[in-house]
Amino acid sequence: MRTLRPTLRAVRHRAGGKRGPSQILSEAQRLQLGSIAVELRVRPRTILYREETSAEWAFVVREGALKAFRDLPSGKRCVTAFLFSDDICGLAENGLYVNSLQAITNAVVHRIRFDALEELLRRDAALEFEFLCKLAHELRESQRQTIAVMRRTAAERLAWFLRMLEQRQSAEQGHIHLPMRRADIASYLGLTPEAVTRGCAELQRNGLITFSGIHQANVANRTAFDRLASGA
Amino acid sequence: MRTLRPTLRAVRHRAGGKRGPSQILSEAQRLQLGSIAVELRVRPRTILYREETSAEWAFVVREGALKAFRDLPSGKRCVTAFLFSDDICGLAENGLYVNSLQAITNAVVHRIRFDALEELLRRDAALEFEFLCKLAHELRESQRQTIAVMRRTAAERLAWFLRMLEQRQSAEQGHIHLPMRRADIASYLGLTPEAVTRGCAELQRNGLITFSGIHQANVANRTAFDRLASGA
DNA sequence: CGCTAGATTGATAAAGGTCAATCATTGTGG
DNA sequence: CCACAATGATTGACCTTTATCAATCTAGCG
Repeated sequence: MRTLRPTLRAVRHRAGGKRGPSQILSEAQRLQLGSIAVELRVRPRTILYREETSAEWAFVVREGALKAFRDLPSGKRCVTAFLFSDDICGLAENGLYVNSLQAITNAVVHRIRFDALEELLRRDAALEFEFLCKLAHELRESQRQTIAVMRRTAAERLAWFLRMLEQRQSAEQGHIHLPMRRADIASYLGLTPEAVTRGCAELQRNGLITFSGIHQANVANRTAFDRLASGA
Repeated sequence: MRTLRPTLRAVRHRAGGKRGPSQILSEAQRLQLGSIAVELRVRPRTILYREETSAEWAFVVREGALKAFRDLPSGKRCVTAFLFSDDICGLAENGLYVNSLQAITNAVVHRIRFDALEELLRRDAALEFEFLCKLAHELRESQRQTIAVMRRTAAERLAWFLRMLEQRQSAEQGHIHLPMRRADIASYLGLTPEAVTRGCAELQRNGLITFSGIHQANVANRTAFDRLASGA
């Protein structure tokens, strides 16, 4: 059996070091986590878990893109997060998952039993502290999503979203890959798919972004793009 | 010097016990936290800390209501959270607070140095685990705020907001106290103060809520109110 | 008793939602 | 290899809702 080494990435709450996100686990911690993890390879559309079902596992993403979503009483489906490498998911409440997790692309994840994880964390305060940091990071990101959704225009929300994707992707600056469908972007930003389409068209019309196909965006005017994304 | 006993409240991620939020610290843990805490009494409008300033302290609310907000580049002010008893705040990134904290009413808070807190948590994995639970709780709440802000109508968002307030207040069911101004509610829900006023008027017109003064709402039709608040 | 911050009300316009039709892409089976 | 089905993206017309702006009202307070 291969040795697994899950990794977590977050911006630290303390000053010093890099300002951006960085790997927060030591090699020893990764091996320790790996020892209670199982690797899964999943195809697009695979559901890893469903909301309101018994929460047995946490997941650490190693490769690929996934979405966490919730089905609202109104029947609408709301995407609460997109997940990429070094992200964690499996948030639970009263023993039940609070959202569903579905693969968007081919993905590799590490699956970890909650009881084993809890036991490990309670034994190892240093490792636990890193999880605390990762959760704090997630909380800040969630607040930023809230703020983004409050923005007036679709173009502003889209610019913010595209920049978030760009920052998460280690690819060359200016090239942004969008693995998800328009409808997913829409329900992440509190828009309709039509509004996403029109917003993308507007960004292109104004020369901030060019699209090469549905799943590829390129920053054309960095200054204007950043200004719009920041909400200035 | 008085003995301080900060408390934290959260919904547990594991099944069993109460389904709603409960006190998550043991008596011993409260005393331990209290030993590194200082009690502050503040008047309305007092700023506890400002965003982008050096983050030295975390705060645990003991009494009163506060708001956490962020000033956006656009000049708008966005309320990211309202805080009540047993809530924690002071989220930092790169050593800087990510938002500002201001008292709405007279309030009592416990102030805890971050370095002392971190040291304590790294020594006591069990206490640290409770903080992990509290952060997970905050993350779920933040996701729910995002979803609420995505709702179409102002009345829906308001109903959700009022029910959240009701659930946090231990007062008799059906009586909801709103300590904050209309503008604060608006910027928490992604609306304008005018829309809040009109939304409140609509809730009253439709018989879901009655208002006795600006700061007091009463549930008049529980069924319809809950249905709207849930977004059905 | 007026002052002031906040709340309310009204008129208008901007923006996205909604609905329906069309286009594009992918995958399937003959 | 092509016809066809199915899903998703796009476009257009229209409508709902809130943002915006301005004026007015109200309550608390010196």
